[in-house]
Amino acid sequence: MARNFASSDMAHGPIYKRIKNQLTERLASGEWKPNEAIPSETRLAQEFDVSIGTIRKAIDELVADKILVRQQGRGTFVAAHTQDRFLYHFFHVVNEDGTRRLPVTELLAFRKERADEGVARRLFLDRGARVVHFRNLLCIEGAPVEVNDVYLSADRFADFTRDLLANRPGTIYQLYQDHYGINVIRISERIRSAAAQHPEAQLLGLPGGAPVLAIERTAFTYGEAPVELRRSLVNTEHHVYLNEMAKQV
Amino acid sequence: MARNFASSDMAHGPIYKRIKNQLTERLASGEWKPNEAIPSETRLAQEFDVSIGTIRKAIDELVADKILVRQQGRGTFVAAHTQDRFLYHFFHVVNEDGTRRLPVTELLAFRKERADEGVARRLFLDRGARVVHFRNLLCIEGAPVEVNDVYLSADRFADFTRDLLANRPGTIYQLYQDHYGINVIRISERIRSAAAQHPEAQLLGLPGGAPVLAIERTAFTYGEAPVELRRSLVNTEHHVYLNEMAKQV
DNA sequence: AAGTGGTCTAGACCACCAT
DNA sequence: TGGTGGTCTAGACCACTTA
Repeated sequence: MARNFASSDMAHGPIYKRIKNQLTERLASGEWKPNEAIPSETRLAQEFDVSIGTIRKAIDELVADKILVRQQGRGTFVAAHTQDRFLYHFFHVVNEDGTRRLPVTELLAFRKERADEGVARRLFLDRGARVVHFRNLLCIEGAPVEVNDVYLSADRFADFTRDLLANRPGTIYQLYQDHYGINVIRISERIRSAAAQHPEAQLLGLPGGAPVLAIERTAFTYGEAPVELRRSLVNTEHHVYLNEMAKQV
Repeated sequence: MARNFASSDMAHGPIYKRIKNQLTERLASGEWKPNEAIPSETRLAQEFDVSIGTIRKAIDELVADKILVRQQGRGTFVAAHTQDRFLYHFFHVVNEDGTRRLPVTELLAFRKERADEGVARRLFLDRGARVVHFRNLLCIEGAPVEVNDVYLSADRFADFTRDLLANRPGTIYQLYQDHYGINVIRISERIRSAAAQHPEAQLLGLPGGAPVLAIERTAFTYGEAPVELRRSLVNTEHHVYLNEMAKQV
């Protein structure tokens, strides 16, 4: 013992950073699934042959990233999405007065197709790769507010069926998590204003040419790997897209 | 010397939490000003009579909260808003391809007036209260992209002049910080889609009725006190509003 | 060279949970 | 009772900045 080295004994960077990366990789590989416990700090310290303090520092950062959750006396677990923790997290469309209501989803279309240029680029796929594509209509208190076109890699989401989508209990991201062990941890949205056209305008109960929000969202899992592309049109006549930010990162 | 207590020797909660609170209070009292160094970890450890590791843990959290900034070899400093650290934080309009460019601001109008219903509600003022109102045009690479109408309480921002605004070096929030000691720490934005009308459409180089983003932003300081109301119209023909969210809170 | 933050260790005891 | 995470210590050496 008493190795007392500060920076490394291989590769580069601090040990705890490399341990963090290795843990992230094992998370991404599916070795530990959402809501499962990872090995105890003591065991990891033995496995990596470092002090417990170093393991704790690696885990500290993963906890800060909301990738792991500690529970004193029980263990450290893989963070998972729940209805509450999730829906209101990445779903930002609320009533005009700021109150939140649960949206009701209606599946309008479902098919497998080939990725065009735009879809392929966002999902890091080759053009022409097989993708699952479905369209949703979201209504809040009976009023249509959002049309979603969702694209997934057919490879990654093998055996993805219309039934799976229709009969799920929770959010779509819970479906990815529970059926495919894919945990969405980051989202990037690009928002523009557009004029609604024929079919979508009607779905949203708007006249042709009415202004709507056009949102292109990419969802990522561990290691910045894209999971889902979603293109949404939002009717903001009686709803708003609410974005709150604290001084952070 | 080996006191080895875990929770406390007075009050409640872990020592590092109480040290964090005390440091925060001394920060708030103005004992250390933005960009000044706080005492070294060694000195603080002596002062509080705890191990350096405990001080580090307290400072770790303040750094995570972006209240302090560490610089190896130099010291630990009180975080301040700077051009970089700030502008790109609450300013989300970027080029179509995702690249960020510094916007150029042009002051179009400046006057003091009475708060109408909407302004008063957002700023927690009485209707008719005196407010500062100014209008900005933001251009990115020469192209007009955003018109801002900004409202401030004339009471809180006493002696706020056109010159102050025109001759400031950094961002507007730096101005609030440096001249009024008001630190914006949270922002809430309500985004809708709208059709641009006469004067604003022209300013943005758009035909009347063109779809634009209409953003109503409220900026808050400590204690959820509203500081500024800003109404923006954004031309998204060649720019997008980029919103990135990690799994958080 | 002196001082600062950055990393790491080895071991102590506490608080909490399951059994 | 045994295992887990939570806090704290005392001291080592590294990396960086300043003078």
